Amino acid sequence: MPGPKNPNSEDSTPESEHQELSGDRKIPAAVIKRLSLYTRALQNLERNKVEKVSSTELAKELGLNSAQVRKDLAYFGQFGVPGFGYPVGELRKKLKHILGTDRKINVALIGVGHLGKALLSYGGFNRQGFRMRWAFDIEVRDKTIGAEKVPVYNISELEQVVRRENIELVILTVPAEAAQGIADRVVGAGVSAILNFVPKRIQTPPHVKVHYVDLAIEMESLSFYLR
Amino acid sequence: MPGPKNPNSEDSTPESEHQELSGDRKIPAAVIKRLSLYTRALQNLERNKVEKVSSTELAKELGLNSAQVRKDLAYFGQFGVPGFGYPVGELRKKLKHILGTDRKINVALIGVGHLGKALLSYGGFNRQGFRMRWAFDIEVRDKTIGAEKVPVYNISELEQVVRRENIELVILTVPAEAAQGIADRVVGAGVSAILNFVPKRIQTPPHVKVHYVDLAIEMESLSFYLR
DNA sequence: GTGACATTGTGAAAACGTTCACAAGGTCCC
DNA sequence: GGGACCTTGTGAACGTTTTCACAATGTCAC
Ligand SMILES: NC(=O)c1ccc[n+]([C@@H]2O[C@H](COP(=O)([O-])OP(=O)(O)OC[C@H]3O[C@@H](n4cnc5c(N)ncnc54)[C@H](O)[C@@H]3O)[C@@H](O)[C@H]2O)c1
Ligand SMILES: NC(=O)c1ccc[n+]([C@@H]2O[C@H](COP(=O)([O-])OP(=O)(O)OC[C@H]3O[C@@H](n4cnc5c(N)ncnc54)[C@H](O)[C@@H]3O)[C@@H](O)[C@H]2O)c1
Repeated sequence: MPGPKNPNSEDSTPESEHQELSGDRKIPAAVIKRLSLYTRALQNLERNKVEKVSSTELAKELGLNSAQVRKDLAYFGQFGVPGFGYPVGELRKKLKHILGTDRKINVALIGVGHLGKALLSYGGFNRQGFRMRWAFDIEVRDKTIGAEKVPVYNISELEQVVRRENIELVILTVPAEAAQGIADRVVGAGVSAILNFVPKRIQTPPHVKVHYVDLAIEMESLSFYLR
Repeated sequence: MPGPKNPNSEDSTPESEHQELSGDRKIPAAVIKRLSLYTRALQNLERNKVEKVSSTELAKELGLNSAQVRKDLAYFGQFGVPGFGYPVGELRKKLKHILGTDRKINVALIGVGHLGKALLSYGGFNRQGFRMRWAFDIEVRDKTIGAEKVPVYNISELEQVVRRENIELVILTVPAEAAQGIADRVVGAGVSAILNFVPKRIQTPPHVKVHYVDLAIEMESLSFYLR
């Protein structure tokens, strides 16, 4: 048989009780973040025409322990081949499917200030499974932003556009005072994932997932280690 | 005696064995990050003329457990007063001292692109204990950036300026290919703290602390939770 | 084919971080 | 000044995450 055995063609184990994507027992949040890290590393390998990779190699590249890499992947199935490693392209595809970035997710950014403009001008997200094509501000200074000409809507149109365009994820880059109010509105319009750059904790219902990017905290905690 | 007892005026306990800042046993990184969170919450309270706060109140504001707040603070000494809580202004000052943000830390940003410009234009850092007044790029398109007119130097001047201006912390916003090379250079010039926005792990000697801000990973891991 | 080799997947152990629960100790009203 | 009340600081319990270590399993060269 040529090439490594594809661990998922046919069924290998009698009872295929791997919980796939549905039925997942609780996956630690840290595992999910590393999944995303693995995906990126695999993408780089693929670009360099590397076809297999071992947990040890992946771990080294990312500064992790190889057992951790194996354990993380084992949450989702048996992707590796003993004595061989992991097939790069295949694993990448599977991880993207698990993360849900093999489909396009519609993203809106709210608060087109300094930071908001920088994020809108960044092509990276659109390449990576996101469609970041809507921006909102309380004051529309430019009709569109960046080379991709993302239109800027008045914040009064928020709910309407979010519903119409099926926006699932929102990036918040508004002033601190506005954050909670905007969060309430987007959640009301059906959004259940928020990436919050505002240095203020927002209250949301349990089904809404909020990730914080807090630059001040990163800086200050670095300061601590300067002796 | 009017006002709450200041737990640090004179010595209260027979043996003042609190390890203060020096002699610190290992403090978990997560504790340091929360310290920074506490500082910000205390600043807000102070602005509103609140003079005392309990661990329960702080915890609620930040979405934490009150025992955790107390335990975090207890790493650094006895700041609270039983039956009263913590004196806001005083605790804020002490935490800033512990974090090292009660002095100004010189910060340089390298890679004046979309993201770099946004960060340079953000006044927040300069208000918070940092002096972010140096920028570097391989190609100097503007002499200065933002309202604060941060000068942009050619990257060839990196080592010279870092040494001369005693720059201690560097923010990296260059393309992925350039990150390791630049990291090597700034470390060689004496920098020991790096905030890396580049989605690529960099290798540094053990005394150098690197924090990563990885926006793609935040987005992708949010995607996972969209069912 | 066969056997030496490589690497996985995973229980068990270790390390780490969070929460509980309560004695100790200050507050502050009467 | 006294006593009811609050809130701290912290051991111990608990839960989570990481690392170790190795049997199981597939590879690959001959
Ligand atoms: N710029 C940075 O580098 C940086 C760094 C760390 C944190 N942040 C945080 O990110 C947020 C934005 O920062 P910034 O520097 O881009 O600020 P900014 O003032 O440049 O941008 C804020 C934008 O939000 C808009 N806005 C205000 N109220 C609004 C509302 N109710 N609805 C919609 N839009 C509204 C404003 O018109 C403005 O365009 C702030 O909370 C800031 O603390 C920024
Ligand atoms: N813009 C974003 O929103 C965003 C989001 C996530 C990650 N990032 C990451 O941040 C980094 C910067 O992103 P960007 O969008 O600002 O890119 P950009 O291309 O706009 O900016 C990069 C800047 O670095 C400069 N540069 C290139 N090589 C250099 C060198 N050797 N020394 C000094 N300067 C050099 C370039 O001249 C340019 O000005 C990238 O690694 C990107 O992946 C950016």
